[in-house]
Amino acid sequence: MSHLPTKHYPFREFEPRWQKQWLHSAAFHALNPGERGFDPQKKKRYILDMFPYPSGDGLHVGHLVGYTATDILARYYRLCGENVLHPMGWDAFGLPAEQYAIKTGEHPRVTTEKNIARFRKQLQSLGFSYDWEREINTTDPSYFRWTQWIFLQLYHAWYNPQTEKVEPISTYQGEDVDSLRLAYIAHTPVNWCPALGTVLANEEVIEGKSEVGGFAVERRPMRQWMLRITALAQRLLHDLEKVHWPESIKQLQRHWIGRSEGAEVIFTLRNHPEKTIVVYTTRVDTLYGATYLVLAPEHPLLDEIELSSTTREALTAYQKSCNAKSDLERTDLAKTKTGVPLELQCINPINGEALPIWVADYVLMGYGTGALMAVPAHDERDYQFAQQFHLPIRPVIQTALNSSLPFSGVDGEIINSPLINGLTPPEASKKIIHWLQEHGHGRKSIQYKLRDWLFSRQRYWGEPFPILWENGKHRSLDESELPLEPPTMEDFRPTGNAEPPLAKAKEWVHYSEKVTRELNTMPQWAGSCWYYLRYCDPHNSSSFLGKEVESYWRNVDLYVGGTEHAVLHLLYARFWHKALFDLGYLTTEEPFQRLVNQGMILGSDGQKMSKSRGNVINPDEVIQEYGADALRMFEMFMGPLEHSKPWSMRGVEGIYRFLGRIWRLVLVEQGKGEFSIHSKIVDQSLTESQTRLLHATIKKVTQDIESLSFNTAISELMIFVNALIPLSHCPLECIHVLLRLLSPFAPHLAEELWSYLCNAFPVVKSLGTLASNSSWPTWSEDQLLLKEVTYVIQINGKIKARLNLSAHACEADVQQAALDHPSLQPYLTKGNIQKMIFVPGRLLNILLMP
RNA sequence: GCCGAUGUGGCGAAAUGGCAGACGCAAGGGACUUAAAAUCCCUUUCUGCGAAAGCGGAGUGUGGGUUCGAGUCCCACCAUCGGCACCA
Repeated sequence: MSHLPTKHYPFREFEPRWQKQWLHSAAFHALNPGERGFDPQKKKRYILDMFPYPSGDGLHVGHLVGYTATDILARYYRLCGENVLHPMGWDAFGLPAEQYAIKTGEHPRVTTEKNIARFRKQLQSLGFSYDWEREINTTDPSYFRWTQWIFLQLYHAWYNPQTEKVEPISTYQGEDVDSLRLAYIAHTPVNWCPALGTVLANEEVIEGKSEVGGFAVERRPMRQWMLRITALAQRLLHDLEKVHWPESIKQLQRHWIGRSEGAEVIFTLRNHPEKTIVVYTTRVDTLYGATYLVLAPEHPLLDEIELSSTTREALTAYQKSCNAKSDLERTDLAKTKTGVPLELQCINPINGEALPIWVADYVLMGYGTGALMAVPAHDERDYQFAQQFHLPIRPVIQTALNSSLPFSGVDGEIINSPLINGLTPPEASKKIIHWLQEHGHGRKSIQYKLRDWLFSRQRYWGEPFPILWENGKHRSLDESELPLEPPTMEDFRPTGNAEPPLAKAKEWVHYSEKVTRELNTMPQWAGSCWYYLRYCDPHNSSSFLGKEVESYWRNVDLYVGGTEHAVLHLLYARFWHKALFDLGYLTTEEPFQRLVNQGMILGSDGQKMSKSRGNVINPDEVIQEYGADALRMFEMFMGPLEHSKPWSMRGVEGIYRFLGRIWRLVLVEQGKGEFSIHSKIVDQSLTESQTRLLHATIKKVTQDIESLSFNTAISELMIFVNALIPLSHCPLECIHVLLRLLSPFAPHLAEELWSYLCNAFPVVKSLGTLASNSSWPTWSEDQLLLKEVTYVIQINGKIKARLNLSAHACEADVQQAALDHPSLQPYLTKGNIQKMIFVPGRLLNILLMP
């Protein structure tokens, strides 16, 4: 398959040479305020890639789509004279490294270092213009010191519902401080994955299986660290309005946050008026239609109430069977509903009716109040359940079309409901809520699907919590004791039970005689929640981010990465950012102003690239055969950035040929491997049409880069080059403009050819000794004006002729020219002209009536 | 089921409501060469008439609509991909 094509240009020699030069001269270092040479007049621009997890497989061609796009932008804005922050780093804690380490026995620190070295080398071999002085690594103590520090800020903070802000815990006046912290301990059922030996966040469980490895996940109650992300649910939802993100991603986050407006209704037990059941409903207008209540199997009331021994037995058995079910089984929609009756009744406050109480696992403890009023006539699930257990179904909404039950819409009229008969459902809801509030039977309520973030893992390869335990109580480690490094351990495998592996480091565990350390570690997301902040000030040892630096770089202008992080990383990072904002450490409310998702690169078979399919493309091999410039440029030429598109090695070859044509346009070979400037390149003025083409090219390429339409920018460069090649005398200006336009896409080739031009033409040298450090060419609209334009002449909307007319021709001129045109006469004599539609510079449409 | 994205030649794709298919790949033909590679030139949506230059018709997932004019705007539907899914 693989053949070595004839070398069109000596990229194997010059690409590494320029990479070395850029690296050693720190050519792309962005200056911070206070640094020598910092120019406050320059516009700042922060262009960020989602940093990679340095896996053992090395870089993937899919990574490069986003990285190349941001590199083009970074290089472009630098040429435009902006101060561009374009950093790279490593998201190196996490499960895969640890799983690999367990498999091979090699310590994760060693494999991580190896993988990072490989990734760094690969990225450098693509000529990306990262500021390597800002490289960060989430597993570096000088980095995770501040991850732990931020955790402590959350631990020492609470959400004040009065001010609607995150505040230091010291502003809280009440007793139970620990129950309010943003980082808190909870004993709740969690997603336990026996195969991985750890718990997982809801977001890391896909269809009942672990996202990493695809292992079965079960529910079990455990003591865990949680982050109170739900406190900020409303702001996380609302502030999506403020960012320039793809609508689909915003929509995903909105769904994930899942705000719903409704009411809580209080039902009292019939024979125990002191006991109540609070239900949450979004359809309080159907309150008269409630025919029974349902509690989640985990509902706390179930442990408090007295039941007959047979009912208690049935309940216990049912609870057990629910517990044993995996999440997958429990959320399987196809299955028939299950439940047990409690032989208890409660009173509907609106009409005093006694309703039976059931327990069923279609009610989730984690949402709302863990209890619902069932209105089978107007809810799909309640209807199913009622049918199955022969419970009464009472319609309370009359629809115009007499729709069949269950009817869950809101177009209709309330019936069978004394207080609200004749109202529309929305009107009825308002009235009922008012009534409930007035009589103390309930209130308006807003619920979110979003749950608090399960933040601890029973693994070794993560940030240890800066938390100590004494007599069953937790307290924080002093900030001066950070970083808290994990112990050096030979055996870091999961213990096989719920105890974290750090428990095996007996010495490390004991902080003092009576005080032990927290044994859990943070999840992989911790480090990536704030890395974009650290890039701004990566070497600061007294703060996670200096004030002056923060007020300069502020937040990310453009963030490019895959859709897979839509609800995990992107939501978590926004949460931390907002908390840090409230606590006064940041001056922006959102971390990422603009977000773009690059599409996937599929195998040449159109399938997702995977080892098992054998359609994976290794970028190293592509670079070896065609060079970095060809690889970069092909990935951009394939199609729109956001689209998924299949790989084509022939396509790379096409780009490679194009770059070769540019090489031969500028240089001729004098003997083997010796090149000199082509004699046809002359410093002469441009013809009118050349000027127009030059300016049109500059305009199109500039605008396409700014709108991230790299594929059409490259097409335009091709059109330009195709026009230059046949010229017997090629004006120098065309060439030096071409190279500058090319330099963000194919930086090595542009740099190499630029150096030849510099030696031969002082004019070029005066523009900059490096293409990457010259300036972006500008265009003038005046130069784009045509003397003559082609008018399309249509008759009844069909094109019948094309006329070349002066650009100054007015409507009457064009009409006259069309009516006089000989080839149109046969048509014109066939009917009367009704109307003529004129589009200046473009077309004339003559409407004829026969 | 709900939400979102996409649908244009053999393929990747391009088109502020105004010449559909730019640019590239693949394919075919030619030049150069002893030959090949590389390079350069030409053809290439489908289709009817024509020896040819040329002349005509259809065409952007399907069906409607708005408009002088629709790939582009509106409505309905179909297909593919991605996400969510007993959230009361």
